[in-house]
Amino acid sequence: MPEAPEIETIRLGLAPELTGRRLEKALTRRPDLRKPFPRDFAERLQGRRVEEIGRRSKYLLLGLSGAETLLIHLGMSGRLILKRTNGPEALGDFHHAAGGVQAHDHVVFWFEGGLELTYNDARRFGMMDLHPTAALAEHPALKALGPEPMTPGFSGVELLRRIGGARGPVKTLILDQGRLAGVGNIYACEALWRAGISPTRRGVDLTPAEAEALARDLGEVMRESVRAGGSTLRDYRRADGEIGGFQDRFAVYDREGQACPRCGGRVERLVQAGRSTFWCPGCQR
DNA sequence: CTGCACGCCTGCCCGC
DNA sequence: TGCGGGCAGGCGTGCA
Repeated sequence: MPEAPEIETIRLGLAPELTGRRLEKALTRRPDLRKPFPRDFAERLQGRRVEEIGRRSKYLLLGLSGAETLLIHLGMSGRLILKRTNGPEALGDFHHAAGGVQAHDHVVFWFEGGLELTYNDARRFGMMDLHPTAALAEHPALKALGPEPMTPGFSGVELLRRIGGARGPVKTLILDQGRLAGVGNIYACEALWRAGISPTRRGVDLTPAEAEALARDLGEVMRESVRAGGSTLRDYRRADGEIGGFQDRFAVYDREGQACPRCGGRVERLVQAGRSTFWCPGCQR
């Protein structure tokens, strides 16, 4: 679901509200998401203060007092929704949660000052973990991630270093989180369209100029999406519950059979490594 | 090593 | 209206 721009949008929404606040109580309603919550998860979180909120790839990183970081991944359908609580009686009680308990509300965090953060995830492909902040880079989910295309300065040289030698199709390669971090199916398709590169081209066949264009367009399309509040297709919501706006600007994603905005040709769908690829054969070579 | 199929889980949409 | 199949912003495993 959410790719790096959606997680970044959530981060930008949460940071001014939660930074510096004490987490008064946390509650889980089931033992696991994609994997079990860490041992004594809710108890270990209680009383910690949020020192900073960061992001790496599609992971939201809540740096907490006590030298540990809470890692949150939203999988395909995870949401983090921040609300004002219904008052002290709501604390620690799902049934007094603001707006009532919704289906698939799996975790609630109550913060000082009357803020309630709910994690909802129908498919439960998400994960949460708690890890020493000093060793964050060694966390199994983070240690093998590639560079972030949204970072200013990300270049074609860097991109070629990551995918240049590979014989697989470029679409599949840029989705590989060990090569590039944070790119998902939407932005892979959109960036390849912007760069005019066919998704079936082999990494090894990309020219330096094409790599430069793709590096630039990956960064541009993802930063544009953050400015629009991310892309909402089904589940994704910003932290304030509003939907994103970038889905209205898709050139090819989820637009099979419609006209390419650049050449007027028909957008086509193909399947690569089990995932849909949307592209325009008229202007992607 | 690499690329790919599959499973994880629920919901929604479409066609019959 | 009901039901089955296909599909979905991700990722880890296991296989050839």
